[in-house]
Amino acid sequence: MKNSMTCSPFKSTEEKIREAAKRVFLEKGFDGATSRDIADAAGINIALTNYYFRSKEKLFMSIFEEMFQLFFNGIAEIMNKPIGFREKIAELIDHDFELLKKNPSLAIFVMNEIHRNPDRMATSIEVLKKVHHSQFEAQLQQEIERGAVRPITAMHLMPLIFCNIQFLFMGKAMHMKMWQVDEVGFDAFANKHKELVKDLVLTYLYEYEKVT
Amino acid sequence: MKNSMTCSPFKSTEEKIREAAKRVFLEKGFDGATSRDIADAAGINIALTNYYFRSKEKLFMSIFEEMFQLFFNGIAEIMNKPIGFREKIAELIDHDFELLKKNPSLAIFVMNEIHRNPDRMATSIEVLKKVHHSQFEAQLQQEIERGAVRPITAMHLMPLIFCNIQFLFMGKAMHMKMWQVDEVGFDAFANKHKELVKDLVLTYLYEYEKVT
DNA sequence: ATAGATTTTAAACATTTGTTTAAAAAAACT
DNA sequence: AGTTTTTTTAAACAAATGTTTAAAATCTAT
Repeated sequence: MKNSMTCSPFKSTEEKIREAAKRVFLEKGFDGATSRDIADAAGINIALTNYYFRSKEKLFMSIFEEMFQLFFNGIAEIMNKPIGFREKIAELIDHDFELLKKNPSLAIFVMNEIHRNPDRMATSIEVLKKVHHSQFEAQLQQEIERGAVRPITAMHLMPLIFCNIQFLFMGKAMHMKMWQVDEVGFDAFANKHKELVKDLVLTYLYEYEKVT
Repeated sequence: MKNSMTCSPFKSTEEKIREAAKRVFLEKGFDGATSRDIADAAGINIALTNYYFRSKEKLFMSIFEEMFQLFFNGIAEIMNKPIGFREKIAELIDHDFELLKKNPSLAIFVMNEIHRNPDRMATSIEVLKKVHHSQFEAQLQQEIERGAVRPITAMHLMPLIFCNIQFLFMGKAMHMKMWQVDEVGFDAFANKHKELVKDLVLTYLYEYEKVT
């Protein structure tokens, strides 16, 4: 139970397993990944996965919860930042984009595992509530009341902000096939699309027929 | 090799297997579904799945291709309809919504299986090209040239149209948990959100500062 | 250095997996 | 009727799966 949170090049066995499991689970999902896949990716004996994590399910939940936090924690933090609403939305989109650029399978992984077994969210509700009860909703209400932003609920606005970016990476393979572009072509498209989405959302929110 | 396309209440064994496989694969994915799951769901002996479809992989591909067609064929048809561009976009959104309302797991299923194994798309490229080479792109270009629609490529516009609806159903479980609503509450939200998305896309496209 | 605890290993375990076999049942045909 | 073909069944198959065991290796402390 030592050396569990360092960044030294000498990783503990537990860390090696976690990192391998992260890679394998993200790529293949819970059902598609085997204990031996993970042991091989970590370069360790199979028995060690159960020695450190008791079972495949426990190891998976450990990874899933980390990914779920990664998915929502950054969002919750930005939502509570003391910055303007317009800038906040732009930053949320930029952040989501960078996060998924670094972890292209994150969105489809989280969505799929939740879809297959919604109970897996049970242990991670707090971070969802953190998003729900952030400054974001109150700030939106203020913007609406002063007539700057078109009337809309946070429940409707949040999906508009995130779905475009997440769909971009979930549908990456399909996009490349459909438009016959390679990795480089997709990256160029993705960057342009991100800016387009920012423009789309902000234009829709801020430029509307004010009825006073 | 008879009775393969009737709607009679007496289904052939092959049909029973297909329908069961459709349900099980959509619910659990390829990796999560077992041959015995499908046989049980169909109420038939295990050996029959291989008697009619040779292997689990072949049975899966048969179902996957059908779902992939279902996913894109309706879209391609609407894109080639001789109607106005504005109405076309509205109809595309309505159609996607109704399709996913009937098959809530369709979007996550197709996206996930493609993500896990992009080669599965290989046999279904034609329908992708059908979408690509539809009337939609030319019509968009006309609208842009006459100054009615903001300059944008079809490659950027199509995701805007579909991602919102598809994300809605892919994230259904998460939405219900986050906003503490039940099935009924979600349906009400979904209906409102669909109209919002139509308004969002059409407003963005048609109401902009024309520079002549 | 030695004893004790911890970590790692190879091997085995019982299930489950996709698939096949060979016989039985049903259907189709003469 | 009887014969042949098609469909269905129960049983078995090898391979793969998650997990455990018991011994070996390594580390920790006296």
